[in-house]
Amino acid sequence: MSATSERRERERAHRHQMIITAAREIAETQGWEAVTTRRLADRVEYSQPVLYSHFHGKDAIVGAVALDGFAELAGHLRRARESAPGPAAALRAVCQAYLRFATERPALYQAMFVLPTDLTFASAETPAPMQDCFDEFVGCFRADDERRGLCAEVIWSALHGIVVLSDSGRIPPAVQDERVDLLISLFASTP
Amino acid sequence: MSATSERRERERAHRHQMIITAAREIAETQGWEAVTTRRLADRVEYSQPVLYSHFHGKDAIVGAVALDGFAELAGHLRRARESAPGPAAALRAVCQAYLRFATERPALYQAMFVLPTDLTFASAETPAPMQDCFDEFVGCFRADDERRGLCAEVIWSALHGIVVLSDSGRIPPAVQDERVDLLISLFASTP
DNA sequence: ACTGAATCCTAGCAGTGCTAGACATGCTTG
DNA sequence: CAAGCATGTCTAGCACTGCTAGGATTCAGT
Repeated sequence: MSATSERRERERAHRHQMIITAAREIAETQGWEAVTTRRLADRVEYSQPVLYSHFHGKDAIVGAVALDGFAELAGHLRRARESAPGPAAALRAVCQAYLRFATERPALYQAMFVLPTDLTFASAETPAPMQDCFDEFVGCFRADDERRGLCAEVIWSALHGIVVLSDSGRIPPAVQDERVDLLISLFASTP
Repeated sequence: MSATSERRERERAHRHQMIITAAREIAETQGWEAVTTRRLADRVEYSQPVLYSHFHGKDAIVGAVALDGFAELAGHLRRARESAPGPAAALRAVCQAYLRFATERPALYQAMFVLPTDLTFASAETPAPMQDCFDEFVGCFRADDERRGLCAEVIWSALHGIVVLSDSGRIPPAVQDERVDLLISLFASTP
């Protein structure tokens, strides 16, 4: 491989990342409905077909942004869990970190959990950052608990439900903390 | 008001319902992405502008379908709760009824809980059928429990999370029952 | 029967995701 | 060094979306 083609590869990778960050920026400032292929092409100063030479479609772009989000969320959850004094506190810390992430980065959260993407969940080909996020929840339960996987799914589902229902105004967004407290107390008072 | 204008009013109301049921049928057979104003107009054998003389926009049509859905869901939940032998069994029955509704009528469920609509939740102007659905969850907890409203929100959120995450393939849809069992047992083992 | 009003449809706008084919650019080979 | 090939990029356009202005048509009351 020649030096020039290496440079082109590098430039291409750089542009690839440009597209992802541009999509994310537009989404975070104006919402995902404002992320159109035209606007995105404008932002990166290329034409639309260039986008499609990097991604199969818009879903793939959303998926790329989501993947970055999973990496960030995994970091937040891990730090929350590790800096907690004990197992019970760990669950609380992870839940609160999850909720904080969802409220502070709503666009990113949407890309990860509500918008259609080409990412495959709960499979062997599931990318590592996504697995990591889930594993942080699993890690909050005792290793000898056979149902820890199930517990993780349920608590994750509950948190996600709280997020989306309050985000769409279907439950009042005011008392989020109380809901999380209740949720955590439910798991705390069970063997 | 003359007899003819009364007849026209009647016909208009009939057409109104036609639009709603047509939208619902298309959604249930081909998904909501297939519900376009053109297809809908075709189905009811009128032109697109007629739709807009009945509804402010597509969101309002989705909202109308959703409202029907809330009425049906409220009925299911109420029957489930009332035919349960005791309070603990009532919660289980309501949860299972909710999940069954979501899996058997996915399009309707989407209109009610994930698509953007006209409907306003958790407010004084919230239509009765929607209030009723929520009240069925509240009714599963003891009347002297000050936090029964909060409990209802949390269990509803958890169920909704389970529904949407499994529907979008983000958690494996196989073991739904186990998740609900776990969720119920959490609430059962708390004062 | 005539006029005014209510009703409805045709045609079109501005936007969407996505792509075929023309164009220019740069690389490799004779 | 020049010819030709290949890579990369853009213009222009397709088929679709929700939505609407304005003309045509039908109907009601006088």
